[in-house]
Amino acid sequence: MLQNEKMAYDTDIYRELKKRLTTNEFLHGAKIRAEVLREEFGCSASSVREILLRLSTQGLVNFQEQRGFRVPERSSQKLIELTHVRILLEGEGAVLSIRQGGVSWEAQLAAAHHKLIHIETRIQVLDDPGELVEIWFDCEGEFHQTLISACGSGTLKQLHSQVYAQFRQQLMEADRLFDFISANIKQHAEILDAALKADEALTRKRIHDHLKRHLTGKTIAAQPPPSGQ
Amino acid sequence: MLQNEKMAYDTDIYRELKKRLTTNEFLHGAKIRAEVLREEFGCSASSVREILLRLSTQGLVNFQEQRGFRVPERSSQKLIELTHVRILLEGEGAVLSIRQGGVSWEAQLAAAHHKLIHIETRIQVLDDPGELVEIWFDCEGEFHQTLISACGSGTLKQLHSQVYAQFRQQLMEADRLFDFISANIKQHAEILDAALKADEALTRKRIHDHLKRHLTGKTIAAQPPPSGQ
DNA sequence: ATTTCTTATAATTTTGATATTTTAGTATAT
DNA sequence: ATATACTAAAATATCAAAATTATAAGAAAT
Repeated sequence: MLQNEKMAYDTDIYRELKKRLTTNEFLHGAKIRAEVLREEFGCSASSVREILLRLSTQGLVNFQEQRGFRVPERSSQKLIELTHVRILLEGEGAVLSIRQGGVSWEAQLAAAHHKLIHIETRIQVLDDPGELVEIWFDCEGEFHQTLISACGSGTLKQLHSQVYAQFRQQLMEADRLFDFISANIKQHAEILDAALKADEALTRKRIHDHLKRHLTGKTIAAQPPPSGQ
Repeated sequence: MLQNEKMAYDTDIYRELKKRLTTNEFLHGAKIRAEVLREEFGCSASSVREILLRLSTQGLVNFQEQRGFRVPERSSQKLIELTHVRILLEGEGAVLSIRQGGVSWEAQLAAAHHKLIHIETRIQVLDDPGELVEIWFDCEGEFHQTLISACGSGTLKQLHSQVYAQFRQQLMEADRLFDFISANIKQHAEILDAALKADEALTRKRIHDHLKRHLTGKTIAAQPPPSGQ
């Protein structure tokens, strides 16, 4: 049950479901049982349907007429495509932010990066990253979002956010296990560095370098046994 | 009324509404009266709501909680942003198609272009372009879609299609009046030419040149009187 | 005149129920 | 055995109406 205090409005449920979908709390490819969600959120079937349809146009849920909703399958092809588009949008957004952001943006980016390395170094020490993962995901997302936040194009930001959500959803468990964290720390720092130096080409390159490990198709672990029905 | 033969299914209504929204059959900024649509399509209020919510996540409809749906306002800023992203996505998609498309793609592109110039030259002669406009829009869309169709990334194609729909929606009446048609004919031919020559940089440049008139903020006519309530 | 409060009306959201379609299980025939 | 046809159950889609919330119009107060 949700319903901490007041109500689980439409929009709240939407956010909650989106969060679950982008943090791999559902099994990839699994059928989404509307009835279960209806019960859990204490709302009607129509509301659940409404929300799932919205998520489907965002690419976070697969919808097939007359046969319901499913969590998208994990696919190396899809991750490569998403990575490619991310590099494109994020590179462009970062360059525009460099040109237009000014000191205020630089400060915000530095702040986001500070939070990020704080959590990253903290995680690195732990045996079981456990709950910090959620926070790390949020900080990582905030850093990349801030990177393009001063680009002046709401359209670009909106598209990036959509792609980033799908990208997250495609990320495998393996990516949670942090062999790569130390590499990440360095890469994030290098992006920040290039951005603050206002070196546009270098910023683009470092965003690319940061993400390119997802372009190989080898980051995807072996497929798990078919789930759902 | 719809309902030619069988039924106006959910998906059909979605397509129909999307079409209307992208061909400026609604007034920009106007309130969308769900009750009117419900009656016209002969379906329930929930179905209309469902569809409008889906369209809102695609950026073709504005949704505000508890206060319904509106057709997005026309804004030069928005058109500039959409144009910018279109250049980005379409340029990338075209280059990838050049690399991977092969003869089959070249043939498709040539075919799409042939249809396009056919309708364009036909329109140029007429005083009142009238109904041909619809067809022209479709052909224009098909040409640009074909341009990126062999890029190998469903994600990129899907994003482009989303952006293209919003772009269309933002286009002003003026753009229907075809002072620019002859310029368009030339530009489309030049894009085709560069693509068939497999000149990646030139293709990018010509896509940019084709769209850059929308980057000035001057293609937008003066705002019409406020409509809706 | 302007603001605030009240009320009536209209619009939006959510619901519970019904109709339709798919799925899965069983039996029958090839 | 494999395929086809039938049936019951479950899932999905659609609806009409109830509940909630916003909007507009008029009355009272500053």
